[in-house]
Amino acid sequence: MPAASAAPGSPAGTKRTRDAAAPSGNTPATIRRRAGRPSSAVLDKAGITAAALDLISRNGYDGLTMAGLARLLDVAPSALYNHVTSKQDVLLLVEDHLAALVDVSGFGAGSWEDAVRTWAWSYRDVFAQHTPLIPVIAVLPVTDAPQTLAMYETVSRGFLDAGFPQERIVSSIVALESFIFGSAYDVTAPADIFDAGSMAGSTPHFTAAVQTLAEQGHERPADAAFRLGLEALIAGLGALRG
Amino acid sequence: MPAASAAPGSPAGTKRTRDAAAPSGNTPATIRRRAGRPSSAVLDKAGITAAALDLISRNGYDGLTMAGLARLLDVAPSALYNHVTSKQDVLLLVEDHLAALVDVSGFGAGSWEDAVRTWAWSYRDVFAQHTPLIPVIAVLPVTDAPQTLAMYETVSRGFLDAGFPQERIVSSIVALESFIFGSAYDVTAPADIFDAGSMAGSTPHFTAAVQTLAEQGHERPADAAFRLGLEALIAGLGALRG
DNA sequence: ACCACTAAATGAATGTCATTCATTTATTAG
DNA sequence: CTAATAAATGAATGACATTCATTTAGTGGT
Repeated sequence: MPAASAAPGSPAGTKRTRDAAAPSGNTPATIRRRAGRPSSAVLDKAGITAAALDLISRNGYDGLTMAGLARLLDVAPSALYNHVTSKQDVLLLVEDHLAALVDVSGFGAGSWEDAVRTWAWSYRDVFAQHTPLIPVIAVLPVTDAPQTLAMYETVSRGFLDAGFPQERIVSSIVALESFIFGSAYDVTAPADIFDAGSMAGSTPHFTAAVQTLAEQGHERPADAAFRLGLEALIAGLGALRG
Repeated sequence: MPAASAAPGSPAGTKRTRDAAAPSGNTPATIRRRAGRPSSAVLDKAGITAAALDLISRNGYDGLTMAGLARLLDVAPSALYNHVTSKQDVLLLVEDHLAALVDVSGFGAGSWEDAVRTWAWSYRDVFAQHTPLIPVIAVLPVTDAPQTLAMYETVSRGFLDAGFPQERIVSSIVALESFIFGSAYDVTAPADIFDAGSMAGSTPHFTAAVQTLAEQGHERPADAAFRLGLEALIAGLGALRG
């Protein structure tokens, strides 16, 4: 790699020779470390994941920027790219971390029904706090997410033990998961999402139904819908066991 | 609004007096029209929606940029902001347009079960092509989306006529919708999403289940899961009618 | 001890966006 | 005829993610 041949896209005029070497100031990690060190690296995937979760918990997913991540880790933004290939990659790390928080302890313990209930509610609750990850999961090859894969293994095992025929296990899990992801969005919906406002006059049946729910519902609407759908799925899928 | 007091944040040096008035060239809409005209406006919500759909159909949601929209409409990007307040607003227009494509014709015609089946499959199919809108819908107050609201009205009416008690109608619809949105993502998932790759050894039950599905499944996996879950929901929810 | 190798960091671009703002213009209402 | 107004312009702005040439400091081999 000869330094001679100027890279195709590089600007001709301004040379990159460190003239003035930055007016001093102390840019991020100037104190803690002079430069890279093969072992005992400041940055690694675990640290990046932790920092990302920290940022998200503070300001939500809008607060998760590569620059913010770098600042929190006391490093230049470009340094992150030695450890992850893209921001999507960071999201993936976060997703896999969260998968480990989902409660699969019911499988192998009580009934299949109870195990699914525990799993589904906890799965929904975890991702309701992280809905921006849902589009990521939906397309994420499981190979890249070991914890997620581990969750699938436990759940699959539970379905098999409960008497599900092989060929229906994946479809059943996918159906439940689809419902769970969709329901995670509901949790974040504003309370007045179904308020028809000025259009209420032209939608009497819907408006009445919304009204009744608001008056009679004890649970949060999102919880009531989730319970209803989940019990239907458990009953319907469970009926197809061998 | 006196032009005297300089706006607080405006740059001091460079005045914005049209000196040179652009070297000529013909920028976008130079020919078709000199400038704004109260009526017979070039731009309106319908036109913006149509152009947005055009862009999306060409290059997907990555292709939908305010600049691209403006180019297609032969207008400066900033002109769009006279008609929509933000890009989110454009997405909303698109969403509501799509809601009108969902098939609700079954309600009022055949059985409740068949009506739900028709509605659910068509709803899923429409939004499978537009998954980036799902996060938008989830938070969108229905007031701002008349077509979407109209869909809810028809569906609510169908549930009521089928004997559903008032207080369970909205929850039932939300449960179905959650499942539909989650399932829309599945449709777009890569075929090898469940390929455990190098981790396959540590996840025998899951891997076997995936294998079996691949060998024995006739339908697309996403369709099999959707059918399974939808039938379970229809059976489970239908059982709760009065 | 030296030295070549390499992982890891820097900081200065780049390019893509959405969005804002002061102006200008053409139509329309009074 | 004139004042008001809706609608357009184009030039900034400010976030971003991402790339690249370069520098630095440990490490392993001799």
